[in-house]
Amino acid sequence: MPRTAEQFEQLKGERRQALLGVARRVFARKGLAATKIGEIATEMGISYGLVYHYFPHKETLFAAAIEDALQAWETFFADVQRTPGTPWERLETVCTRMIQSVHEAPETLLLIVRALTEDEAPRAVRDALARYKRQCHEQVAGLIAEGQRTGDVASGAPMDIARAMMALIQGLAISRALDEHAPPLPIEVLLRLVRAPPAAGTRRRDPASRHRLART
Amino acid sequence: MPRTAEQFEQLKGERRQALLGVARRVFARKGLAATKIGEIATEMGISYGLVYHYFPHKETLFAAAIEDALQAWETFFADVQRTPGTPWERLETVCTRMIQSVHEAPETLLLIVRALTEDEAPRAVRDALARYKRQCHEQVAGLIAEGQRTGDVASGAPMDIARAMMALIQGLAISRALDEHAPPLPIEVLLRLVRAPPAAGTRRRDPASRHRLART
Amino acid sequence: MPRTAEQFEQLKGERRQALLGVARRVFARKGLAATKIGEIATEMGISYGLVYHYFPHKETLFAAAIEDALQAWETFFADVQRTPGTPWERLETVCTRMIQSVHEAPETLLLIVRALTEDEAPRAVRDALARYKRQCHEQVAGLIAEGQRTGDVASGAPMDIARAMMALIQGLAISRALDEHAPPLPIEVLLRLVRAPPAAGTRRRDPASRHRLART
Amino acid sequence: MPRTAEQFEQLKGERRQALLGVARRVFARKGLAATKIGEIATEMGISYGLVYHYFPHKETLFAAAIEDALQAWETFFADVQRTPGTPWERLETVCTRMIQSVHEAPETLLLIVRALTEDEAPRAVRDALARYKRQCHEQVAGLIAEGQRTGDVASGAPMDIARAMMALIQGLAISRALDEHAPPLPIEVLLRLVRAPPAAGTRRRDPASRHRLART
DNA sequence: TATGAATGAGCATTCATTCAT
DNA sequence: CATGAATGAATGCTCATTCAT
Repeated sequence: MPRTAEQFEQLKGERRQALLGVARRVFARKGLAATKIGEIATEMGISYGLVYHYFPHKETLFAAAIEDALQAWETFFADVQRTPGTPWERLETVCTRMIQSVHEAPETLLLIVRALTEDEAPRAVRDALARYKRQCHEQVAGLIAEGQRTGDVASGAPMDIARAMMALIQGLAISRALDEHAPPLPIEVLLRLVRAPPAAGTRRRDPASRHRLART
Repeated sequence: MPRTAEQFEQLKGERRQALLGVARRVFARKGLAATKIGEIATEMGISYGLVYHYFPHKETLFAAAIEDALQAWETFFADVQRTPGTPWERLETVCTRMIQSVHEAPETLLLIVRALTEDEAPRAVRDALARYKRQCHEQVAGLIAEGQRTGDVASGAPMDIARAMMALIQGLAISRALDEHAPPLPIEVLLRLVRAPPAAGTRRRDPASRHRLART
Repeated sequence: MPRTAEQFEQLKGERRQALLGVARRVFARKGLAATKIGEIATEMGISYGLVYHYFPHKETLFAAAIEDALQAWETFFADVQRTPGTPWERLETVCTRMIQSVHEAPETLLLIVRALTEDEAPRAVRDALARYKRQCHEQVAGLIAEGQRTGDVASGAPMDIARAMMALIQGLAISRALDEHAPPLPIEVLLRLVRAPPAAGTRRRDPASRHRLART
Repeated sequence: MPRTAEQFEQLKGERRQALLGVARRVFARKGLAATKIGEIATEMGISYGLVYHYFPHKETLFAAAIEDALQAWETFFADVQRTPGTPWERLETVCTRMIQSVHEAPETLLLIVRALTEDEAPRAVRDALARYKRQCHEQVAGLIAEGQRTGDVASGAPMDIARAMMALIQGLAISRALDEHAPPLPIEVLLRLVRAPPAAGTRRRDPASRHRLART
């Protein structure tokens, strides 16, 4: 009965995913040490014993939830990579979507912050986080550098600006996670970190319409 | 022997302060739940039993460490309040000192982040944090509003800009706390969140303060 | 379909026996408390749930495995009982077969040792073990007493000698179970516990059976 | 206050020893897996938590109890080594004391048997046991070989005879541990494993040492 | 004060057992 | 019959807290 077996497998996979989702939320809210497996189980509507059918240890579940959250961001950046448009347009997209993401699912970033500040994270998690961080910064810094070439982005070390943006986003995620009534930050504020000041004596038109340069 | 008693009192006060400092560091590094009283004691060079002479519970110590950390920020803002100068100058000072603070003592802000994200913080801590947050935002927003009136600060809801600045600072504190080799963020990057774009044909009061993005 | 039902019954019986065999081995190796039902199931090639079709509890399976092992020894002694020959010949046979048994299937005796040393064995097991022990000792003591009457066995309380023999055999089973390279003990060594010293100036009936200690 | 510190240390050492004694008894009775730390604590009259002040894990305590038990036997054999007298006399001493030991403190040997049959013993325990076993066998085999040279011990591979003796002793320990009313085995029965048969027309050095099968 | 032995609530984890499929 | 998901009692272990010295 391959069908049944398949279905079982699929069901198991779905359960696992659902568990990861719940775990992400709970771990984000309370952190690794303060989260009791029973809480996740209860929130999931299963017995605590069953959690161990899917993940052998609390740490494993934590790590898996992290990987899951990081995956979301890696996917996000891969998307950005493929997005067409001028550097400035793409920066706008990145900012818009990051702010949107922070507003709609702050627990994902909060969980990442938890993982970052976890003093005893296992190596695998540590490595994944380092990779994530590098990727974020390099992607954004890359866009910034391009934007500087087209004159849309203010001067300054691209990496510094990228760091600032990511720090801002992480900080926002924390605020948002703590206050569900917090309104989303206007994208314009975030964009100020990158927007080039208008060149003296020049009337800026729609900056988006400038210099549509291909990207390397 | 009033002298001896006094000395005792003073010694106790000093010890208490030292303990708070150690606790701040350890709690910042590991969080409330993951910190063992014994670790703080060891780092302090005393027995774990002695910690209970100064603070009756772990939570009490945590709360005290938080208060201590918040105090530093409240003092900081009170200073700013009293600082003379144009709004822009004061904003510059604020930014400079915040970035300096993040660079030199990131654990203070990290501890505050820990406290903010602590799901089961006691009411006292919660209130203190809310007060701190409100104060930060209001102070900075106030400066921004003033700056907008003088034309030095870009338009936009002052509170949004203040939120962004504080989020950025908190995010930086996290990064810095995790990486002791991270260089300080150039103040200019932070100032971009507030700096008004040059109005065509307008003289700015402090043109010299611009274009300080230098960092190797 | 009586045929099918019969076959089912037979299949079930065979499975049950096979399960007992596996259980005997696993329980002998790890003991009751340390054995997981899943291990037996895995070693048997079935799912752990299926074990419960044959035995309702782990303890039941353990008890059944013990009974099975004891049965083997009771059969052995019943055989001895029926074996013709002089007492001495039968003693030789007993020793030979016990040593052979220990060498070839030490897990049977090891399981019995496990059962003996099980602090919380159920009454049924306890009784069966007591019966087994009594039977062993009485059978061997009986043979020894007969042998003493024919002058082939050294003097001494038959029960003491029987105890010593059985202790030696159990001890050997332990060694053997732990070391699959251990050679079998020369029967002659075991026989020394019973062999009568040569009476001065007397011809023994079976001098050939002596002095067979050779093993390099 | 060096005195106090010393006393503390000593007290701690004594407690540790007492705990080892209790652990030896309980582990011998129930085995590693079936023993609950709480049982040992209760039998010791302390809380289960306190056990962990002396030994970090159940396995560690088990291992320490084993080492302790093995130590006793190593001391025993070291004694034998230094004992003066003919090989035969020393063999008699060994047998007497082993039987006495089995009778008075069977739990020591039973614990060793538990350790031997423990499937998942840590390496340290495994090594200690192997050392113990080798030492036992070599010591006894050495005495036997000497005895054979003086003509007091029957011929045969000394190692086989030693194995038989140790197996017998271990088997006895099990019986004795299970039945506190079991009488000690007459030493003469054990000695039969080694005693040389009287050579026709020869005077033995120590005729008096024979025929001591009496048991009260 | 200062120490660390002592206690026990609390939580992670295991695993026998049940039962829907 | 077979499977393995599901449950929860049981137990190892941790650590905040107390307290005798």
